[in-house]
Amino acid sequence: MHVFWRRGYDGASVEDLTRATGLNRSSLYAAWDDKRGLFLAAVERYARTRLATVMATLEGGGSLGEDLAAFFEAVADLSVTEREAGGCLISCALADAAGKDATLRNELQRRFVAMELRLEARLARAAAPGGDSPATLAGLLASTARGMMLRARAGASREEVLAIGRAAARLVTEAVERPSKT
Amino acid sequence: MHVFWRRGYDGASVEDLTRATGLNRSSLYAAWDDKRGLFLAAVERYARTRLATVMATLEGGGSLGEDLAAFFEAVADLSVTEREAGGCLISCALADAAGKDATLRNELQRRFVAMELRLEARLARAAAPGGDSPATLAGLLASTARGMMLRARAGASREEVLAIGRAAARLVTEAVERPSKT
DNA sequence: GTCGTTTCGGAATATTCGTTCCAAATATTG
DNA sequence: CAATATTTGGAACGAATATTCCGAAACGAC
Repeated sequence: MHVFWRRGYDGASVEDLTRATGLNRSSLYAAWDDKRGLFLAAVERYARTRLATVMATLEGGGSLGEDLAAFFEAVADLSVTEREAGGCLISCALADAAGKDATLRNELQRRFVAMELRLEARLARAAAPGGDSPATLAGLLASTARGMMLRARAGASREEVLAIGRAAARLVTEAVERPSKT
Repeated sequence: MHVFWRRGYDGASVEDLTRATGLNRSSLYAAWDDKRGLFLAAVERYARTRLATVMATLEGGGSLGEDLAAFFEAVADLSVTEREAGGCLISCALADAAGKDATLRNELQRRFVAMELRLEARLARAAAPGGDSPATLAGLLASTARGMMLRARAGASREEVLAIGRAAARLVTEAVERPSKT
């Protein structure tokens, strides 16, 4: 997983992957069919480990504002781990690889939608009627989180990224709790 | 430019590039030194043409809310041109390529900072004291725009992306005009 | 210990890529 | 027209890639 994370899909050679997994070439091709299969497995593990801790913040039991603040703090943390490449395995490596392969593009969409649905569900629990729909606000939160990941990849520090996240959490919370427009 | 846009940095073969530019291999290597030089030239042209129209919306002469709405409308438009790959040459192709090369990583940072400074300048013209700093809000707007680009790459329609942008424009405008916290 | 099965390491293959080179074609200049 | 410079198309090169293959080593069961 870390090899793909650091170097991206194309950048990770099978040579690197055998060294990192401990498995040798033959076993690797036996376990997954090809490099793409291994990559998808890495994405799955990334989602189950790293992203799960991010998403878990949404069920933190606090108010919407508290949960969103915790969410973006987790995003900021994740954005600066694996510093050498920076960013998110999905928003960077998978988003890149999506350009060449329909399977990977579908995977990217699946992962994006999954996150947005989680956010939407959390928002729906707190939404007052009127204002933007939970779906739109969930898309906004998810887009912001992904933009933060990209920004970290371009060299922003945890603090800079975190400031953005805190602002997003506050603005969206206010929008939900006191919608201003029809 | 379009070849890199559609296929990304690695995905674009020199073969494709000669066909697209009309120039042949030799002339191409004479004009720029190598593939990376040509790519940087493509990024420059992309910034001077496509991004310039996006950034110009910020000097539209309207209120902050109107200008930001126009800004995100331009972002949404850009996110769905070159449909085959989708997204933004900088947020997708350059952000990807940044993983392998320090020069490209610096270029990504330069481009990101440039956009944020433009946004910050526009916000500063309208900011009431208190609340989040124009720099942070500019980072938020830029991150959102980049997230929208990524989302379009994963298959979202212009309308879905636009809804996110409209929400972001409204929320930030309200935050600037009537800051709620200290 | 010996056989059968599974793992291992690395050589071999075929393809693709960026880049260089060269000779023919074309344009430019006197 | 002749001489020289520039551009062109494509072959050639070297490095890197994903994938396949095969003999050897390791291991477990009896």
